[in-house]
This record gives sequence, structure tokens and C-alpha cells, in this order.
Amino acid sequence: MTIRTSTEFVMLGALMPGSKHGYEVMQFLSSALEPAWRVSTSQLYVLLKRLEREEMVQSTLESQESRPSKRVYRITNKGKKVFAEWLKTPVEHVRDFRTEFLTKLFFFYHLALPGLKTLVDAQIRILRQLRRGVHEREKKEKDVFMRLVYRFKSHTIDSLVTWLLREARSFPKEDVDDRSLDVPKGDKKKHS
Amino acid sequence: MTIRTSTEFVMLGALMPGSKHGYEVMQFLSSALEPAWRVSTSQLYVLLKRLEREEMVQSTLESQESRPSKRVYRITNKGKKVFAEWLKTPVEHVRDFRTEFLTKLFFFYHLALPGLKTLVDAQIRILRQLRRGVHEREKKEKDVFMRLVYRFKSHTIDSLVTWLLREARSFPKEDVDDRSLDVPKGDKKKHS
DNA sequence: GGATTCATGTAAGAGGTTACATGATTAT
DNA sequence: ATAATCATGTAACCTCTTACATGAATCC
Repeated sequence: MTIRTSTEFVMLGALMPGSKHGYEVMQFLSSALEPAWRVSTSQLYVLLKRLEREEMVQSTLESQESRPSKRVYRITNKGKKVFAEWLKTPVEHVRDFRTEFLTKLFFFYHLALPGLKTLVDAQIRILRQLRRGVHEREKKEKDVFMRLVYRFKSHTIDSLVTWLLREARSFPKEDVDDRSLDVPKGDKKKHS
Repeated sequence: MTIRTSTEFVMLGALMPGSKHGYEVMQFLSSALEPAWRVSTSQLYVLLKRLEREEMVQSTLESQESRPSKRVYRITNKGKKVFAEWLKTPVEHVRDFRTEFLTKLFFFYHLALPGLKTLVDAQIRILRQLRRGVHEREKKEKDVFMRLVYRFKSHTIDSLVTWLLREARSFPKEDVDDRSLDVPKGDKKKHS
């Protein structure tokens, strides 16, 4: 009963600026995030339902004249906490960088949140750690092809670090206050 | 009724040096290709059956004393053609480079096949073409985040090209003869 | 009159994973 | 004794995609 795919975090992020119904979430994601992240329409509705079961969002049905009713989703405090936790966590694998890390950057940009520099620093640390691991294994490896693979991995990681360092210089300036993602403590048990 | 996933090409490649039964294919892949490519044991048997339906491989049941019988798979001429075609085709998307292109390299190394330089050249051309496309879209893009994404893509492609050019210098030397992957014409309709 | 937008879903299927089932032999 | 190796599979489940269903309103 917990979040399983990154797409669910993306949907939570889409609800952070304010409540939306499914169709609005779809429009938001396809206009702002594509082609960095794609969610099919049908999957989107499935995930919104799942998020409601997990109590990350709450929905209310709004009937409209001359239009089909729409189910408006609002992110809960639990959802906000889970999203904030995801957002500030660097990705563990190189293969997730292209989609998942860029998506985290997107939300920092779009929601104008503080903590971007902290995330980038943490991500660089993770990458350098991976890089050391690859180098260790490369030293022990005899097979010509596997050594090629390790060189490829090292090269890729170096490239990501270079890119991060370069882009970090042009990242939006931040306030000193780093708390705007926190959920007020008092609201915790009030049937969020 | 045609090949759907790259894993099937990998299995064909595993059968190129000679017939194997499922368990041997598994051992081969996990010892030589891991962690660049992973196939779960159960999926492996499913795919071998599928390849047989597609007439890419043929199997014979070999009974053994004191061991369970094994089903030995042999690649057909059709299978060889399909594999050769896949092997010499560069990948179209950057996301496929890390796994699929490296796997193609693996087979060039492992089977000591000619045509590696041709593939690398073609792959570099594809990457440069992608790079131009990204640059075009970047010029038109207004959104700050999307421009960041395009810069990331450009940077990644540049990094791949750099790596290819560097590694290409140490690739195994090739014969002038470039035909060893071809299937003899006469064998074509002899119920391969 | 026909396409697009708004709005939400179900059904089928592809491709994969993990867990489980079976059962003998051989190495420790 | 028990763990690992040899050998092949099925069942259940997960994630995601494509196709389809519905139906009014509005734009061209």
C-alpha cells in the first residue's frame, strides 16, 4: 500500500500547485513535461484511483451543467510529505537520471521550490560514489568486452557530473528559507 | 509473427556459435553478458519457444541417462539472417544505446565478426542526426525547463559520440572480407 | 456536417518479474 | 546430511500501452 512507480510522484507533483481533475492533470503533464515524461490517458485515471486508495489524494465529484461531471483531486498532507521526500532524494541508478532526475528538476523549476542546490549536491555525491564502484570493478576485470562496458559506464557518469556542474551555475537563485515543502506539524492527524 | 524484443536477438546471438539448450543459453548469458543484459530463467524458456514458433530456431529433444532430457536449440538460416540484420543496424534512440548498442558490440567481440567499424560509423551518423534535431527544437523553445532538457540531450549525445570515437581506435582489427555473416543463397528453401 | 475538445473510464494484451514445482545427480 | 548443479517449466502478478466506449458541446 505504498507508491510503486515514479509516475505516481509526477501526478502528486501535478497536484501540488492546486487541485485538478484527471483531464487537467493530463493537459498539464502533456504541455509542460512532454516529452521528458509521458503518461497515457488511461493509465492516468488508474493511477489517480490508486493514489486515492493510498490516501495520497482525496477526490470530490463536481457536477457541471452541459458537461460530464468531473472528479477533482486534492493532494493530502500525507501526499505532500511523500512527494517532498521523493523530490529531495537523488536517483540511485544512472539509468534513472534521464527521466526521473530531470523530472525532479522540473518540479523545482515549476513549483519554484528551494532545495535544488542540496539535491544537485547529493546527486553529484551519489554519482561519484557509483563512479568509484565502477572503477573498482574495472580494475579486477579481465574480459575485454566487460572492460569496455565499465569504461562506458565511467564515461557516462563523468558526463552527467560535468553537465550537473555546468547547469548548477545557471539554476534559479534560492531563498535562505528552506522550509516551504514542510507540512505543518499540527495538521498531521486531522484526517488529512 | 516477428521478433518483438531485443532479448530475442540476444538469444539468437547466443546460438550463433553453436546449438545450445536453454540452460546453456542461460549460463552463457549470465557469465558473458551480465550485468549488461539480464534475462530471467523463466522468460528465457518462454522466448525460446516463441523463437521456434517464428522459425528462427529449431529444437530437438535429447534424452540423457541420469539427467532430465534437454531441448537443444539450433539457429535456422532465417534466424541467422534476422540476427545479422539486427546486428548491423544502429539504434535509433539514445535510450537504447546503453543496453542495446553495447550488446551489439558484445556480439561483434564475442563472435569475432567483421563489420564493427561500419556499425560504429552508422551509429555516429544517427547520433549526429539526432543531435541536429535536438538543436533545431532547442532554438524554437521558449520554456526554461525545456531548454534545460534539450541541453541535457545534446550533452548526452555529444558524450556518446566522443566515447565512440575514442573506443573505435582500440576496436579489434578486421579482415577486408566482410561477408562471414551472410547466409549461403543456395540453402534458402531447404526447409531450414 | 464533421472534427475537436471536454471528461472518464474498461478491456485486452504485451512484456516482464518472482515465486513455485519437480526431480535427479554430484560435490562438500 | 545438505547444498549446489543440472534442467525445464507454470502461475500469479505488475506495469504499461492500445484500442475501444460513451456522450455532450463547440468550433470550423
